[in-house]
Formats: sequence, structure tokens, C-alpha cells
Amino acid sequence: MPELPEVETVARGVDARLRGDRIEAVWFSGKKEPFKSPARTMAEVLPGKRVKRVFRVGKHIVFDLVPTERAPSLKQQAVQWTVHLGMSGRLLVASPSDPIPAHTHAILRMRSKRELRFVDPRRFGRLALHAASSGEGGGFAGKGREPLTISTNEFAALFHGARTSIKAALLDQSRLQGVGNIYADESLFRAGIRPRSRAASLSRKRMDRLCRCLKDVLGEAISLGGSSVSDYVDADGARGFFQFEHKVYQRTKLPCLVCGTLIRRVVVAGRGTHYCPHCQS
DNA sequence: AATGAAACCTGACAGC
DNA sequence: TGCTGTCAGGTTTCAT
Repeated sequence: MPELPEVETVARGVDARLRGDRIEAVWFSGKKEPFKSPARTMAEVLPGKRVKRVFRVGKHIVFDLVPTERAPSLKQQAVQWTVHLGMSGRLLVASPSDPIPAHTHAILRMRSKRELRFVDPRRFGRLALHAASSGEGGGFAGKGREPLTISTNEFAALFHGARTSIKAALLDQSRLQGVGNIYADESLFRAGIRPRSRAASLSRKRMDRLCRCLKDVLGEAISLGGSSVSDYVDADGARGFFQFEHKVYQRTKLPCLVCGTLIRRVVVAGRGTHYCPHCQS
């Protein structure tokens, strides 16, 4: 599933290929509006815009788009376009001659003749337009803090007074944004913390450890192009390699790679949750 | 206010 | 073979 490392990988890939390119035309499938912004509005605003850069915020891929001189006067403002991949979304940079996959919901035809395609079988993904804010560093920021750059103090403060489980708290995008089921389970394993532990009950020492383990696992996953556990691929259609590094995620009833105890699966916060009963206390 | 659970979706897969 | 049921899990919405 696309979580922070997968979204980062896709954003980097799209940025490398489309930065400086210009959107010539757009197409949207008429399918039951899988978009946050109306397709009609996007079809009006996107064409003529130049891709200034593409980056990641939480699990969102953000496009900074600026008008080109050819744009009609009405559309002279810079905008941000965000793509959320949901569960099954893909964002692919393809050639027009490449076959169009099933469940393709949006195509942006670029001046370079390449196409940016949004493919999403389950339609949990979302596309949205945002007004680019005038201030420096403004614009789309998401609701939570970025796990890669947060300080240990701020990290610990996020969970102060939280009565819920640490697993649910890690998944809460209004606290931290970008962590999903895989990296919640993997970071808790590395930190030696049971997923059902009350978040606020964890010692500062364990919180600091969790913060470091989370950053480590996210960083390592990014360097391996993310985890391809179902059908995740990057902007080139290539799979990631971090799924081979998973210690607990989807290893139910397999021996723990550290101590040999069988990995247990329970449901926490409505999600399949995997942990080692011996290593995580 | 905070938390949990259901709903949204389709494909993959297990079991019969 | 082909059907049914279950599972996957990010986010939104609804209920408690």
C-alpha cells in the first residue's frame, strides 16, 4: 500500500520526469467522481500549466503548477494539484503508445508527449486542486507532522494524553502524516513496543526509541523504493524492494527473525496488526 | 472531544 | 469449474 516511502518514491520519479514540462490536455474517466475537485474544474485549470516541481506531503503527491504566458488571462494564477493514491492508486509516467491499463481515471498529456496516468482500481484515491498560497513555504501542508523531520520532543508531545493505542495513534494522520499499516507495525517491532500499548503510557525513553526506529525504517524503505506488498509500483512501473525487509508485517505464524517466536496477528484500530510476543513487550 | 466502527471499492485468494 | 466468503487497508463519515 502506498505509505510515506512509496509516495516519496513516486513523487521523486514524477518530479524527475515532468519538472519543467507543460500540461497540454487532460482527460478524465466519467467514473463516479473519484475526485475531490470536480473533473470539470480540473479540466479548466490544469491545461497550460507548467510543472514547477513535484513533492510529497504526508501521503499526498503535490504538484506546484504555474501558468505559462500562453495561458488565458483568467487562468493566470499558480495552483497546487494533489494526488492521493489511496489503497490501490498508481501514478505512471508513460508513453502514449503504452497500453492504457484498466481503471485509468485520469490522463494528463504533456508537451513532451509523455502522459501522466492515474490508475486506481478501488477508487480510494483522490485528486484535488488547491490555491497556491502567496506566502513563502505556504500552500498544501496536510494535517499532521512529518515523521522524517520531527524532533523527539515534538514526537513525544504528539501522544501526550492520548488514551488510544500507540498503533492507532501512529496511524492518525492528524498527528503524524505518512505512516500507514506497514510502517506502524515495523517501527513498533524495531522499538520493542506492543501495538496495543496505551500511547500516553509509554515512557519518554521508549517514545524516543520509537521516534528513531520510525525514522530509520522509513528512511531505509525510501532507499529501497518502498514496499511492493500488493501491486504498488513507482512512476516507471517498477516494484520496490523493502517488502523483503519486513520483520513482522504479513508474517503471521512465521518465526520471528530475531528470536524465533511465532509472529502473532491481531486486529488493532480495525487493521491487521503483526507483532512478536517475545520481542515486543 | 476523542475514539471506534462501518462504509467506500475491487481484486486476489481460500475453501468448497 | 465456478461460486461464495474473506481479506486487504487509507480515508471519510457516522455513532457512541
